[in-house]
Formats: sequence, structure tokens, C-alpha cells
Amino acid sequence: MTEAARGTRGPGRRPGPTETREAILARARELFAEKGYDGASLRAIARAAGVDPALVHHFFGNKEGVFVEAMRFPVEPSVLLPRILAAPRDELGETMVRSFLLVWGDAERRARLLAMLRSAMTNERVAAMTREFLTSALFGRAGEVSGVPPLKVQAAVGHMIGVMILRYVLAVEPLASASEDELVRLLAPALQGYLG
Amino acid sequence: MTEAARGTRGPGRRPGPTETREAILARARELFAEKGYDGASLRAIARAAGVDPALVHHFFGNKEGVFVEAMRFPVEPSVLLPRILAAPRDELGETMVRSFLLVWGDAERRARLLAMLRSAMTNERVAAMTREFLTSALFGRAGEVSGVPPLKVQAAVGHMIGVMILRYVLAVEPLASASEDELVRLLAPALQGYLG
DNA sequence: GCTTGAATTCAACACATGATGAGTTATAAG
DNA sequence: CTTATAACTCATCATGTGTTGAATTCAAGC
Repeated sequence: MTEAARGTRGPGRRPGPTETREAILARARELFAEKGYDGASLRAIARAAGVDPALVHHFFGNKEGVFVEAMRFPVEPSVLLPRILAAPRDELGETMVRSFLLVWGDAERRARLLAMLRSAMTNERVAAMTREFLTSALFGRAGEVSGVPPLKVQAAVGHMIGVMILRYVLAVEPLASASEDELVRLLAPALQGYLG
Repeated sequence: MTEAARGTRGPGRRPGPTETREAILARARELFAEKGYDGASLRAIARAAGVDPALVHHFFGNKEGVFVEAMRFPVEPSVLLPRILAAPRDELGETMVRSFLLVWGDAERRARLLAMLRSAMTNERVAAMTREFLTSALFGRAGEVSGVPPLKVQAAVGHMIGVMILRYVLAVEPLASASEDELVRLLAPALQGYLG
């Protein structure tokens, strides 16, 4: 007898080693990135992972649990920040543009950042999480180390966030298809003004 | 007999002149601004307006109809743009910052812009609408009239959008409570760099 | 080779969503 | 005064949501 659809095989544990948990997280990241926290449903995540919704629940407790777990380290500031701040003071602008483009150019990390941003825009709790993350892990540290006043750091980061939205979310032309070098030439001077 | 709760009075048209349609639109704007397109439900809008969901339907056909109607003229570029472009060329930066702060400072207009932004971030169709609106009504005209290349205009607008998000959506301090003059001093030079 | 525990699905709950069709009351047009 | 049309609610549909409890199948510890 040919078994029906693959994966439609009753309850009970599956034989062999199990990696379902990671698979769920991967799909969760994709969906949170596409739709934001409220837009990505537990059931859609389960469906995408080929798994019963209750299993997602079993692993992560509730929807917020999935989100928190999926968002772990959207980007490690502890890795990225020193890399930026190590640059000579008169190249801070260019270095920052390049770092943003590097992170946002990588599909995996862009997904997490988009998820964070999309969710923060529409969900108050996620907005609070994001604010906390930004202030403590990014603005705080950056200002502390470099001596640049907070307002200027925030203006610089805000600038990059806005440009990333136009480029990656709204896909406005010609911004969306400009080359990395073009963007550096375009944006670095303004950032240098804030950080220099 | 004291009538029960106000507004809980059976079917049929209400006596006197009717302004319900406008009331619904007002509530719709508030909710779209708070939650975005997908987050704001037809039923919540109806509830907020003290009205049956079917009435919303009756007036606007479907949910997208409500949104389109509520978003009419989030900001009139035809009014704002000439005002900005009329400034002397070496004050374009400051004028633009002041214009953005003016529009975003007004609760009514901020609501529409937030609604647009929040919805565009999470809903593909609204993103398309927004892209269309931005390119035709804003980027196109602005570049055309002033002779500033599109990439630079977009960098400038992106900058302001990002800062507005940090200030009004994420409410990051000290950006969120900085005064208008502080912001002009902070941001005008960068914008002047793009537009001058 | 039992037994404990984890992985997995099923069935169901209570509730929210967008949409529809029919019915009721008022205004406006003839 | 009659009639048409607009405002308005009710009940209902089909579907989707997050969550729960029980049942089944496998993998390890003893």
C-alpha cells in the first residue's frame, strides 16, 4: 500500500534523530519577517514546518515564546559595534554604511531585522522589546565607547533605518537597485557628519 | 421607561441629519494608525463608532474600501512641496526638517501617515499603493522641480522617515522628547547636504 | 525488557474575522 | 400621500485564531 501524502502519518514520535524544533524556528523566522508578529499565525508556522500547531505549542509554550526564541540575536552588536568603532574616526561614516549594507544584504539576518521592525511597528509589546534592545545594546554602548552624543547616534541610525525601509521594504527605485558603492558614496558623508 | 445603553436602539434609520459615515472614517483612521491595515478589524472600527459592522460594509463595500477612503490625502504634496521648494537653496535642509516636524506634529496627519507606514510594512498591497504614492507624488515632482537627483531626494526622505520612526513609533530617548529646534539643529545639515 | 519521558498528532474549545442577505425605520422625490 | 432610496441592525456563514487535554509512538535509562 502506497502511503498517502508524505508526513500525514498519525501521531507519535518519529523514528530517528529529531530536528523538528529547529525547522519550526526557521519557518517562524521567515514568517515573522514577512508578516510581522500579529500577521504570522501559529498555525501558518506549523503548516509551513509540516507539523501540527499543538507541537509548536509543546515546544515553546505560546506564540510569544516562539517569537522570543526566533528573534534571539537578530544581530550581535557585540560583534558588529567594535568592528565599526575600530575604524579611523574620519572613516566612521563609510564604515557604518558598509556594515549596515553587509548585515541587510545577508538574507538570514535581513529576515530577522525585518521581523523585528515589522513587528515593532504594529505590536506594542514588541515595540517595547525593540526599544529596550536598541537603547541598551546599541545606542548606549556606541555612545559610551565613541563619545558621540546620543542624539547624533540616533540620528545616524535613524537615517540608515529609513533608507533600509525605502530600499528593502518599499523597494523604491532607484534606491532599491543602487549598488553598494553608490550607496556608500551617497550616504557616508551624512553619517560622517553625525559621528565624526 | 429609561432606554438602556445609548445607541442600542434597534434597526432602522435614525432621525435627524446623519454624520455616521464621517464618524466611521474618523475611527477607522485612528485604528489603522494604531494597528495597521491587518491589525485593525472591521468589527473593531464598527465597535469604536458605535455601529453595526454591516453598516461599515454598506458604506464602503469592503475593508479595502474603508482603508482607501480613510487614507485619502494623508498629506497633500501639492501643498507642501512648493512650500519647501520655495525656500532659498541654502535653507532647503532646515525647511524640510521643519516641514516634516510640522506634519508629524499634527495629531490628525500623523495618524494618517502612521497608518500608511504601519500598513505598508506588513501588507503587500498597501506597500504597492505607498510606493506608487511616494514615487509619483513626492520623489517625481520634487526631483523634477528642484533638479536634485532622485537618489539624493530618496536619501533625504529616507532619513526623515527613519528618524520619525525612532521618535514617534519606538519613542527612543532622547530623540522622542527633543525639541523642534534641537532637531532642526541636529538634522538640517545632513539634509542640506543632500538637497543643496 | 520495563518504565519514564519526550515527540507528535487529533479533536475540540471559545472566540474573532470579513462577508452577505434580509428586514426595519427614516428621509427625500414625485 | 405614495414611493423610492438611503441608513441601520440582526442573524448567520465559512474560515481562522491561540490554546488545551488526551492519546499514540518512539528513544533512553535502568
